[in-house]
Amino acid sequence: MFPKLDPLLHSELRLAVMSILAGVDEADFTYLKKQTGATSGNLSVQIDKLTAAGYITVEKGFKGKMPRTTCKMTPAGQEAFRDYVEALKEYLSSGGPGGQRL
Amino acid sequence: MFPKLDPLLHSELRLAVMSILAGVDEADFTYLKKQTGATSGNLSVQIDKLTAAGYITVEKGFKGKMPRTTCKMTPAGQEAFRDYVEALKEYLSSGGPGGQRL
DNA sequence: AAAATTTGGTTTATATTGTAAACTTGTTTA
DNA sequence: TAAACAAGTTTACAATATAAACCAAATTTT
Repeated sequence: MFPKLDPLLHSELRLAVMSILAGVDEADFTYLKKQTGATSGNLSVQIDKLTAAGYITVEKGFKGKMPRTTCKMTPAGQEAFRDYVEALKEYLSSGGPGGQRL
Repeated sequence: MFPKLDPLLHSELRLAVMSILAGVDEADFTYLKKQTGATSGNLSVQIDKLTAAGYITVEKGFKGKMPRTTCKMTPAGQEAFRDYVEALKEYLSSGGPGGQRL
């Protein structure tokens, strides 16, 4: 009845990051930080986890002389994100008179 | 852009419990345990947290001679649940060509 | 009628996670 | 050249989730 929620995505910050990346082809660290309002440390850690899971790829380069970290969602990440959304629906749209809630 | 997700609801088991209660007026411990597949211990703890938050009420009685714990969602719980669902939408339906995902 | 099993939980301990604070490396500005 | 800023990373700590162990009463088995 209640499918398991991918723990990697069931995290506020990681979900926000994936949500952004789902819409924009690629985004750099600073942009993600601004959009999410996260601290650098937290963001860095969560990006590592998403990378380790193969959900995103990270490229490090330079923009002028400044370091620049660019993130991009992988196909596996896209699939995981879709699956997560589907799973969530099961939770949010449970039976009862209310019917579908989403 | 990304609203804060109520940490009390952003938990797999608590969300499942609330989801069930959102649809059924009331449910007892055993039923919740069966539906969620959770262990008793875990369920007990999460029910306590939802109770402490005022999201559900718990009534302890007897069904015949056996103890019986019945849970029911409060109005505050219903509101929190609705708000959580709304907040989640912001995460899941981010911009990009895909558009709304839910 | 003891002994073993089941029911319906609670308490406690542990493993995992999330988060912030501190640090690093290099750059720009005063 | 010293101070402040940019872009992160590392590390340490606090909060969470989960399971394991436990408990009391009821029921079933022998």
